[in-house]
Parts: sequence; structure tokens; C-alpha cells
Amino acid sequence: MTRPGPPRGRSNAGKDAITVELAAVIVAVASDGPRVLVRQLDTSRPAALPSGPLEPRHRTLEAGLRTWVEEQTGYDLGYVEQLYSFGDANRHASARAQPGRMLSIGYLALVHESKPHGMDESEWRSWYEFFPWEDWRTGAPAILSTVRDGIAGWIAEAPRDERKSREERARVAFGVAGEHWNEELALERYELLYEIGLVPEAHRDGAACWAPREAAIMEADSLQADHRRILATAISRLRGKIKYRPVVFELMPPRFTFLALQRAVEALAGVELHKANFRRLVEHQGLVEDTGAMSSKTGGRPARLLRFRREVLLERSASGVGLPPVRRSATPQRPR
Amino acid sequence: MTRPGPPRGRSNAGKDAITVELAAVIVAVASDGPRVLVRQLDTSRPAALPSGPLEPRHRTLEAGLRTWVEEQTGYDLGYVEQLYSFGDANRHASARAQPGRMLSIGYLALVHESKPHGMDESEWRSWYEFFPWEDWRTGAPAILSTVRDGIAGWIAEAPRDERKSREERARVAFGVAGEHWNEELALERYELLYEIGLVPEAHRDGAACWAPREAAIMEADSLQADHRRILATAISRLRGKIKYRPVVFELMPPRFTFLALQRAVEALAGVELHKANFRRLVEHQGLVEDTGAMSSKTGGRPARLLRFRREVLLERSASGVGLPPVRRSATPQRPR
DNA sequence: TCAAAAGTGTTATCCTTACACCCATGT
DNA sequence: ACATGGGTGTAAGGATAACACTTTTGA
Repeated sequence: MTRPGPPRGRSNAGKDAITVELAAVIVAVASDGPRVLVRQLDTSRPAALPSGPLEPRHRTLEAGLRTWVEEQTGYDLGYVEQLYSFGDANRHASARAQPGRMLSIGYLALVHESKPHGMDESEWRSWYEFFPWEDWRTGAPAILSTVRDGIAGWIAEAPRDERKSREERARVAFGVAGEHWNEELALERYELLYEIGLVPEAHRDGAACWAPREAAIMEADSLQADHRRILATAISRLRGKIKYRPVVFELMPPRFTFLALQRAVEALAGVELHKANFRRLVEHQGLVEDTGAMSSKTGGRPARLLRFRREVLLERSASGVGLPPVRRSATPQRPR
Repeated sequence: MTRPGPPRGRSNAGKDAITVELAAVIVAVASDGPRVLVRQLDTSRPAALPSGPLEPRHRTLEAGLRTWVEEQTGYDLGYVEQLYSFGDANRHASARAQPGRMLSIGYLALVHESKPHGMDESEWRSWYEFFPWEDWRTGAPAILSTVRDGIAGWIAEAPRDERKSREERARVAFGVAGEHWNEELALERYELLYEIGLVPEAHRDGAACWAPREAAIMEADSLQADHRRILATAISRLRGKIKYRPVVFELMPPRFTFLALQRAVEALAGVELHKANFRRLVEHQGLVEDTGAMSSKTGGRPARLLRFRREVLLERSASGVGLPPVRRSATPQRPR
């Protein structure tokens, strides 16, 4: 079995060559919210995720990604997971600009701190700057009405036979009048906005959209190429995963308080949680242990400093932090 | 923004060309277990998954996959989801045999029936022929002792400092003495066996393994290239997903009985479930509705024929069939 | 009459959620 | 004193898991 028969893959000569771009969504949590590391190479264009092409020197896809991230941001990543491979022939301009085909593979990386770093073109941004409608921590976000208006127009102008299906898609993704907000559907929401043309990159890509370019939502920042799509994928994946795997801890410092942990989960999920129940849930699952130390920088009574019980990663099916509880309805903005 | 600056990807001239293989794990459930569609092209070599290279004519990755599956098996797929992209430089022989680099993208497809089909080189096989240690429906599988023996040897001969970590990995993946069998870890188990060299393809690939080629477990069938790895990925993914999404129904005929549904879930998960509780769980979640018809072919009292409530796909966060319940301990083989 | 499968009832237990309330610290 | 956050108690309701038991068919 050393010499296989005829080679299975056709060779990709010249203009049919395939390029694979490896892109990283590097996430951290700051005291006031989720952060993602982007590179602003050129002030006239949107920022980009750390990324680079797969090259022969890379032994594995993940190794290639780590190499690019290290080169571009100075970060030596810890937790990394593959998100998805995108290969639509016409999805974004840079994919069409070169001969051959471009495929992009998105990765999610979690780091402990948004610490300062050497490279000055990369910076930490709140991910809600790219998806402001995803932040429900203080109630329904203000921009939601703009978004819903755009969608309502698209539904209203639907041909008879498509009306129902558009309504359903919108209802599932964005909920009706604030009920049933499902935070995991971040990707579906973005894809819907892209399809409708409510997001500027849809026009940049030359997609045939219902909405005119002027209708695009500019209150949210965009990213180069398909990087906002990859970021949406990362948010959806992470929001799903925190519920059944103890991944939040990859984002925490070695020692932390209950409230800091809760704020981290809230930052990712974009919803508020019930304090007392959250504590007990985490405690009860044996995810953390007391360090004995206390923090007096909390603003109130000093808090116990906790540490993640690394052992749970090896136990049966280490569960997550159980998110579902509360405050998903469209209450008006409340100060925290 | 129509003309981007310098192209970001280096061109892949000649021998650095990248080939992308699209491979499909097509799953069905028969009355006695899970089935996967494979192609036996040559009796002297292992079977392969339906697959083919990404070509310029394919608009999207998924479209390319559907095209190849249609050509090779005659199936027009319904439910399809991307699993993972593999790109290890030296993982399998066919990837090394050709110039340039090979990347493979695995997909999972679910079909209603393992019906007969035109193409005679493809056939339905139980997925437990490839992973006999994964079938716990009638208690601990017989082959498990062989597998555990191999792993025990690998642990016993570990250098002092690595001993503990090998023990932990084995315990998490395969459980201790029958306790804590986690059916979702099918991929981790396969990867461990590959790494140790207890699986023949590890030697075929020329990986540096602990176990000699003769120690490989031959009671299980292999597949070409990295296809067994892709199949393991599919099993793990599906076993996880049935718990929180109603995907089993993609495998069921339009009308089915409670027991048939239970057998399907058991086939996928590889464990037995508690009948009465399973029924109520499914009923209670509103996943099915009565058709009014009865089936008298059950061998006992006639059963109500049910239909999947398609609407739940659009409801909040349609949940799965809730699997965890029972019989995970290493009871000896029991006739059913 | 028996085997096989369908289907119902009941109970103990645990988890979830919500609400109320007290504690310790800094300003 | 009071604001801020830390932390505990508890009770209602729901879901789960185990057990026992009845019903309806075909052989």
C-alpha cells in the first residue's frame, strides 16, 4: 500500500490554484465585556482578523494558524479550536480578485487577558462594536429597532409565496417583539442581514441584495473579506459551548471571584444572569475551588478568590456553566 | 474597494498546489443499527467514503460535495452539515503520494433509508464494523478487552514522567472498568488508538507508533486515507447533537413508532434507553404528533404511528431527544 | 396460554428559578 | 448611614429515573 493507484485529486495547474487562508478570532474578556483582537492595517479600510495563507512549511492547519498569529500579534496561543471552512466562490471581493480559488478556515482562540502587546497595528475591540444587536446585557439594544425595520421592509415586499417563509426566518433569528431571544443564533442573524443586504459587505461583494447599499446598517463596524462572518461563527459557537463545556475558564485569570466569572459569561452570552443561582450552579458542579485568598478590590465586601479545578477537564463529561436562566425579554435599557 | 492592494495569498505554483478533497459520511438507520454508505472499489483495499476533489465548477464546498455524492452513489442528499477540515501534512499515504498538499473536508449527511441504489460499488455497512468497541447496546462489547489490553501495555511501558498522563487519557476516553462510558468520545478514542498504533492505518501512514504493526486491532475494518478518522468525527458529532437538536428525525421514515425512534437513537448513541421514560420525554417535548394510523407489524400489540412535528425546527431552540439515562455500566453481554 | 411489544401510573429525587434576606467593607 | 457587592436560606415547580403494572396482538 505504499504506491497508490492513479492519484485521486486532479492537479490544480495555474489559474485553478487553491489558496487557503487561516484566520483567527482571538477572544479575551475585559471587565466590561468581550474583546476580539483585530489588525487595523490601513485606516481607510475595515480592520482584519489576524490571518495568513497556509504554506508548505506548516505541518498542520492549526500550526499554520499559530505561526501567523505569533508573527502578527506576538501571542503564543493556548486554547484553539477550528470553527468552519468557508469556500463560496463569490463570497468576498478578495476571493474574486485573484486567480484561482480561495478558501478560508476560521479558528477560535481563547486567551486570559487583553494584555498590551508589541505589535502596534493590532488592537482589542469589543465584539459588540461589530454586532451591536447582540448585546442584551442591559435589555434590548437600541439598534435593534433599526435592524427590525430593515427586516420588516424585506418581509413586506416579499412576493406572496415567500412571505410566510421570510416571516418565519426573521422570527426565529430575531424573535418577536422581544420574546424568545436566542443568543446562540448570532451567525444566523448575521447571515440573514447579509442576504437581505443590510450589511455593507454584502454590497462590497456584489451580491444581489434586496436592500440598497444606502440601507446598510453603518452603526456597526465591518471587517475585511469574510472576517465578520467568521467572527459571527465564533460568537455563536462560543455561546453554545459555554453551556456544556467549561471553556469560560480559558478566559479567566488564575484567580477570580464569582462575580468576575459571572460577568465573563454574561459578556459572551450577551445576557444577564441571576447572581445567587449562578454561584450555586458553578459551585455545585465542582468547577471551582477556594484558594483561601480574598479580594478586597470588589467595591463591597471582600470576595473569595477562586481557581478553576483543572481536574474537571478529565472528569466524565465536564459540563459548562449553565446559562439559560434570565432576563431575555425586551425590557427597556436599564442602568447597571 | 474594488481593487484590493497587494494580493494577500501567495500563489501556489506547481508542486505547492493544494488539493481539497470533499468526503461524505452518509448515515442511515436500519432496523438493527446504524449504517454508513461506503464504496468498495477494489476488493484488495479498504473501502472509501464517497468523495472527490473540489473543482472550479463547484460554487460552494457543499455543492461540490453534493455533486460527487450524486455522481458516485445516485443520492440526492437532504440534510448535510460540515464536520471538520483536516490538513496534517503527513497524516495519510495518499496525501504524501502526490506533489503539493492535500486537505480533506468531511461532511455528515443524514438520509431516510438505506434503500437500494443504482451504483453497485457502494454498499451500506454498519458503522460498528469500523468501531466495534463503540457498540454498548447489549452491554460492554467483547472486543473492549483486546483494546484495553493494548492500551494497558502502552501505559505500562510509559516513561516515569508520562505515566500519569497516559493513564488519565485512557481513563477519560475508555473509562475505568466499565464505569463512566461516555459515548460522545468516539473520536478521542480513535485518535488515541491511532497514536498508540493499535489501528492499522497508523502504520500504513508511517507514523511513529508505540505498538508494532502486528498489534493492530484487525477485528475492526479500516477505510482508505483518513476516512475512518472522518467517520469517527461524524459519530462523535452526531452522538452529541441528538441530545440538543432533533436530528434523529432526518433518519426516520415519514411515519414511525415510538420504539422505532428509540431504536434509532440507541443505534446512534450505542447505548440502551429506558422505554417508558423515552416515550414520555419525546412526547413531552412536543417533538412528535399522532397520525391516527396504527402499525400492526410490531410483533406485539399494534403501535401508534407518529410523525415528526416539523414546526419544532422553527420553535425557540428545538431540543433533542435527551439521551443520558441508562445502562452505561459494563454489564456482560445480554441477549435482547 | 405465552411471548412480545404497547402503553399507563406512581413515586422519590434532584435541579431550576425566584424571592427574601443578612453580611462586610469603603466612603 | 448607605451604597456596593458577597453570600445564605428556602420553597414552588418541573424534570428525571426507576419500578410496577395493565393492555393488545400474533403464534
